[in-house]
Amino acid sequence: MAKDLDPDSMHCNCPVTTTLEILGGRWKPIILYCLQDGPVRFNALKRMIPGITQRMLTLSLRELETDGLILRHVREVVPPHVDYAMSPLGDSLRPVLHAMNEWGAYYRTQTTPQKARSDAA
Amino acid sequence: MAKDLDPDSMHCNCPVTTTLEILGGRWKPIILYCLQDGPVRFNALKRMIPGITQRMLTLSLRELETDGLILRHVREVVPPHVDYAMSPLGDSLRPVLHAMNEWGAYYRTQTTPQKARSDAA
DNA sequence: ATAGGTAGTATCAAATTAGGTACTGGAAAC
DNA sequence: GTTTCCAGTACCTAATTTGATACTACCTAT
Repeated sequence: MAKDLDPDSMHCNCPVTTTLEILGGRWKPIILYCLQDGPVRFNALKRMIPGITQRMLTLSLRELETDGLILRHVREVVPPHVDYAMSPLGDSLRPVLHAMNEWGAYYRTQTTPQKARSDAA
Repeated sequence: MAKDLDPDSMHCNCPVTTTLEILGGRWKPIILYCLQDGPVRFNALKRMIPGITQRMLTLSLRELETDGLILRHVREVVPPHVDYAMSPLGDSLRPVLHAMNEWGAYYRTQTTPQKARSDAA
């Protein structure tokens, strides 16, 4: 997803694009999904999301944190514990995630079970 | 945006991801936005979206069409007219786009006017 | 006769995003 | 004393997405 678009090229300056920039990417939605029910630690997330590499998890968490959607809390024990939790701003995203979830589910019912586009590709 | 993810790698099989695959990309949201108030022709879209190339417009429209969100109608006149309109399925996306629009606007009010992340990058 | 509008394609290059593998350092468990 | 867990970082490559430019073919207006 393109960050830092040239404002001049964005004639509509559409807030939808802002949302997409923040939610976009391969891993962010599932991370947010995993944090919905309370704080989760780094390696716990890694186990909850098979297929993600440490690198991608770190990068995605950093971006979510920079965008203010999640909070990172380091407990200075040994070994260090770091847990990630939804921020209030992240919480405000819930209705959006919910709408997207509903629509995605609906969309699947409306397309042929054999996944039309994947087959075409 | 990654199409055709390996289902095995998607443990949550999250509908949000489906929505993101379909809405994602640089130009799709703005195209949908432009079609909200009725059919628009190819070159009219091009003029409404400064910065888009013909190629990207064509590709984006093709994908939106393949995903069933828009309808392509060729009028066999000379020169040929092609207009693009929201399909019923595309219409069903409106609440989602609306939620994303609201949140994107809200998000902008919650972050420093100087665009924290762009500056950090 | 030349230029401009219609809706695109084709080809190549650049930018962005994602993934793979190896590595860190300290503590605890075996 | 070697391995494992913790939360990462560094480095390099692969895949995907986007962009620039040039081209098509037909018709109309000047």
